[in-house]
Amino acid sequence: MVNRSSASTLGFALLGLIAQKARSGYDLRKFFSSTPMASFSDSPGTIYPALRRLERRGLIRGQVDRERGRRRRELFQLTPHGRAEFHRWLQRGITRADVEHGVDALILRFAFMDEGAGRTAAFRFLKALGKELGEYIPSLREYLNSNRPSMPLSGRLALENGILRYETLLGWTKAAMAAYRKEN
Amino acid sequence: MVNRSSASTLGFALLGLIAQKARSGYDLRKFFSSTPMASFSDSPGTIYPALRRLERRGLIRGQVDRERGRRRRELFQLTPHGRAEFHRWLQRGITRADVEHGVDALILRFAFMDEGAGRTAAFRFLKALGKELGEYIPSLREYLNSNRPSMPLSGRLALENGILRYETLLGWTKAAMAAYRKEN
DNA sequence: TAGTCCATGTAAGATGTTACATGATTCA
DNA sequence: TGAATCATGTAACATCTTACATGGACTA
Repeated sequence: MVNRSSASTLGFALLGLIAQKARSGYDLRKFFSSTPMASFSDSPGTIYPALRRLERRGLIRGQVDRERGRRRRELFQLTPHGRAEFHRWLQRGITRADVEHGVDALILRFAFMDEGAGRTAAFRFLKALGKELGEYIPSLREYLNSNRPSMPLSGRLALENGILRYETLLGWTKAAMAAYRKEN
Repeated sequence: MVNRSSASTLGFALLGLIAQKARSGYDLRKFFSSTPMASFSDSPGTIYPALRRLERRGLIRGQVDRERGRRRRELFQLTPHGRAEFHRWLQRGITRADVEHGVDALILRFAFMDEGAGRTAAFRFLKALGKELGEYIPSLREYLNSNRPSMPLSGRLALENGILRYETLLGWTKAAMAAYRKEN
C-alpha cells in the first residue's frame, strides 16, 4: 500500500508555493514555466489533478474567485492540516537514501525552509546534510578507485561528475551555514 | 498518447547495462543496490515489469538459463532493434528542456556513450552540453539578480546552489573534453 | 535443519505525461 | 473580428512504489 495521506515531491512544491500566498492552478503553472523551478512540469494535466489530490486529502482548499469582469479562477490556500503536513516534511531527517536518490528534492525542501520552519531548522538541515555527505562521498571515491581500470572513459568521467557534484554541495552547505551565522 | 515504442530513463539504464553484457533481473537489481547507480530503485516491482516492457517492445530478449545445480534465472540481451533504439537515444541532441528538467538523465546518457556510440559522439555530446549550459546559466543569474531582495535566505541559497551546480557541470564538460583530446 | 541468499514474480494504487477539449476575455 | 492569453479541465496510458508471495539452493 502507498502513502495515502501525504504528498509527492510535486505535491510539496505546490504546498510550499501555496503557503507563501494563495495561488490558482494557472499561477502555479506560470511559476513553473517562468522561474528556475522549471524542473516541474507546467502542463495542466499535471497541475490540476495534483491540486485535486491535495484538496481531497484536506491539505489545501480552493475557493472560486468571481470578481466581475475577471475570468473565473480558483484560488487555493493551505488548511491547518496542510500546514502541519508541510511542516512535518520540512522537519524530516536526512537519510542516506535521500542523498543517493537525488539531491534535488532535498534542495527543494531547503528552499522553503526559512518561511516554513524557521532559520534554526534551516541551519539544522544544512548540518545534517553536510554530515550525510561527509559519510557518502568516501564510498563513491572508493568505488571509483576500485573500478577505475575497468571503466570506459565516459563512464569514469560520469562518476567523477557525480562525486564533484556531491563535493560542491558539501562546500555549499558550509558556505550556507556561514551565511546563517552571519545573519544572526 | 504516449511514446509506445521506446523507453523511459530506467528503461535506457537497463538497456545500457544489458548492452554491456547479458544480465538477469537479479543482476540488475544488485547493480543498482551496490554501485553509484543507486538513484534507481532496486525493488523487484520496479525491475521485473520494466524488463517485460522492454521485451514486449522487442528491445531485449530473455532466455532462461537452466544449468543443472543452478537456480533458474533469465538472462536478457539486446535485440538488433534494441541496440538501434539505444543508439538513437545516445545520439539525441541536447535541448534546453533536458538541461532544465534535471541533468541526471544527461549524465546517464554520457556514461554509456563510449561503449554505445563511440568517442566522437561522446565529445560531440560534451560540446553540445557546454553550449547549452553557457546559454542557460546567465538566465538563472538574471533571475537571481532581479529577485534577490525579495527572496528568503534559504530560497536564495537554494537558487545559488542550482547555479553553482550548473557552473560546476560546465567546468566538468571542459575538463572532460580535455581528457578526450589527450587520449587521442 | 534453520536461516540466508538467489531469483522471479503479482496486485493495488499513486503519480505523471501527452493529447485533446472548452470557453471567456483582452488586444490589435 | 480574429488571435493571443487566461483559466480549467478530462481521457488514456505508462510508469513507479509498496507490499505481498513463492520456492530453490547454499551454509553453518
